[in-house]
Amino acid sequence: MPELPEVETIKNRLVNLVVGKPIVNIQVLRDKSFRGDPDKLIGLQFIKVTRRAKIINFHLAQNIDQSKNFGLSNLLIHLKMTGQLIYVDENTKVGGGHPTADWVNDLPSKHTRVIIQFVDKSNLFFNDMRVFGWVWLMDKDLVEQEFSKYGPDINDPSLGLAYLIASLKNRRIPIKQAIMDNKVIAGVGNIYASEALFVAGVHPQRPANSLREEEMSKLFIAMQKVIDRSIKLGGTTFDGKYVGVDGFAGGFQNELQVYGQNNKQCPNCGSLIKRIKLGGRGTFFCERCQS
DNA sequence: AATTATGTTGCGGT
DNA sequence: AACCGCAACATAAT
Repeated sequence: MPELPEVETIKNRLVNLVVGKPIVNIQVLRDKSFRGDPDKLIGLQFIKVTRRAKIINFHLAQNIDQSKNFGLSNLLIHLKMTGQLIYVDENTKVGGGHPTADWVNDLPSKHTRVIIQFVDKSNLFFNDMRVFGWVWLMDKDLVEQEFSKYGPDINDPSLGLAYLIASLKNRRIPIKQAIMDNKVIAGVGNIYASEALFVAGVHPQRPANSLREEEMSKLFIAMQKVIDRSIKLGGTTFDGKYVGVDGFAGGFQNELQVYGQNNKQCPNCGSLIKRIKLGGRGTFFCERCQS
């Protein structure tokens, strides 16, 4: 479910909640959701939480007890389509009557796949309805191998327009599919691809290598802008699927211009937003504003 | 009741 | 290489 802004939001909040707390227990309620030996996490603690592409990277401190040091350095979590990470502190129940967050007090739910319990009795719940996501305990080499599959993050400050142009010069697939290809750039999913193409005024079906440099530049800036704005608002929530670590919704859904807006008026010109299927994914755009 | 949709990615085939 | 379609799985909506 989440794209870069949602994962970034979760990561930023988790840093302050889980770092420095020894793990006292871990429950794996669905085997497929956990890769590696969960018991080897017990006694360890996270020293840092970062994000790469749509993956959250929990950096582990080495176990002081050498006999229990297995060289496992990182716990990676990919939320895929429906993953959630919900942090519940025993003392401070969250929600407080808020309609989108009360369910947090009733975890684990039937979609909870993994529970990490910390020394202070707080719990991190990994919920994942469709079970595409994973929690993966691994060593440094595997981390590198995993991340090497991705192109640079769209919000990487060192990423430049020249890279994007070079990577797409031989690609004839529709530009929307191209910017959603993680090997080209990482972090842009179905929502933000539609939104950025609208902002840039580029039709989603244009062959990637048919964009003029100016169009490519507009699109590049639009992607960064849309992603940045969504991070500021805590991501996009609808149908309650994506939520923050406290169970609350994000705010970018209120600023969506085309995604999910089919048959509504284009905020720009008033004509009706169209919806097509592109590469198997719902795609929203304005025929008049995007060419 | 069957079909279709869903915010992701990986695979196997052309 | 690039591209395409489908697969993993669960549920809600038409």
